[in-house]
Amino acid sequence: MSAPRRGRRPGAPDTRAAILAAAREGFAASGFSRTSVRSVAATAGVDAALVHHYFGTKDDLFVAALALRVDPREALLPVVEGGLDGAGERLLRVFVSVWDDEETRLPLLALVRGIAEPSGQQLLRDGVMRVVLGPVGEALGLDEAPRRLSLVASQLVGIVVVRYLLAVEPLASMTHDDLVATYAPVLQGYLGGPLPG
Amino acid sequence: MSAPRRGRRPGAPDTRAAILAAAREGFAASGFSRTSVRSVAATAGVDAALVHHYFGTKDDLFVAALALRVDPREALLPVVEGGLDGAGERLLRVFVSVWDDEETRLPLLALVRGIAEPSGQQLLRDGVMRVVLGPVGEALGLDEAPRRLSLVASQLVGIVVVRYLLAVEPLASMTHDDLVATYAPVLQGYLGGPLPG
DNA sequence: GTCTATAAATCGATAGAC
DNA sequence: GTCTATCGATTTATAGAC
Repeated sequence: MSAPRRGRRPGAPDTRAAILAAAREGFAASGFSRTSVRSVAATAGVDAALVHHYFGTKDDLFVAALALRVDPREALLPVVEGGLDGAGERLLRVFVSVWDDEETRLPLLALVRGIAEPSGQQLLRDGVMRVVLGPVGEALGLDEAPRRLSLVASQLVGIVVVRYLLAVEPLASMTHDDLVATYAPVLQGYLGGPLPG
Repeated sequence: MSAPRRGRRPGAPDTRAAILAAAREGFAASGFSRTSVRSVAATAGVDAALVHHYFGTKDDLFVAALALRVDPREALLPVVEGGLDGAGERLLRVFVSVWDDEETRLPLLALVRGIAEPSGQQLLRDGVMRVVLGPVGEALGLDEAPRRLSLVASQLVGIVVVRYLLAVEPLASMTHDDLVATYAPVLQGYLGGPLPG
């Protein structure tokens, strides 16, 4: 048994928050690849090693900077594990489960609303393509992955805007099952179907 | 009885056009909320009250600003005239011709950037569903028109955001023909294919 | 002019001292 | 909790061969 702790905890000052703020600023301004861990550390006034100490890898830092309640990489595991067959449907199931949960939807909507400004656009691009779809395409071993994934993105982003942001009926009220049944063949075609050209 | 009017008419010189140009410039550069009626008036070199006199509310001004080159009902005629068969492809051809023309794209992008705020959302909803897709569904005599049209909207809006706003590659650089070939079957399915439920 | 080889700089990440 | 030192990989730039 440990004695009840008194006074100031060993915990961090505001260093962690400073790093997070610096990361958000950097990622928003310059995008993921052009924002180095070192530059984040410099902005926060700390050493680069501290960034890793608090947040792990650079990917982890980015996810933390987005302030999401779910770790996309974890949520997308079931999508990837089943292989290409039925990946469209599984992707949609994860998609609606995340977006229909208010706890996760609200931070994501905040991200989407940043679409008006260049920094928000950069964040969205990296968030959607790099953190969410990129790993999926890699794990599925897609051919022409960038092309296919940008098609998938175009449909998913459209659903986000029309269903969750603009709340256009009747799409906004469609059940999970109907939504999955409607879009699964389309996404499956984008992921694995023939491509023109 | 009023005496016959003499001298200079109350009518406008080119003031109306000047206001419209100023509005277009402001909305395209800064979006709806950050473009004040006062700033539009100032750019046009007139009084703010004149803006309201010519165009009514700020929303009206916005709509007028983006209704410049193309009349949606006119542009969509070829889509509607051919009937349901091939309507997806014809809709896409009109879509890309409008969005790949900078003259029409810039004001439309200003509209899209308004999705961050409720007023902009309302304008976008009306713009997409009532002005563009609504008449199409009506003329084609679609069954379950609202449902089908919200599906079509979800894909078109997604293309707008990913290709024209975020400029995600390779979708952003895809040729007209490839884009049409890719999305036409999907839109055709939304318009005329089977629906779950 | 084009391609290859190599040098220099930068980056992500880890281990260990204080 | 914080920093120094450092490894291994990637990228960028330069030089030289053909």
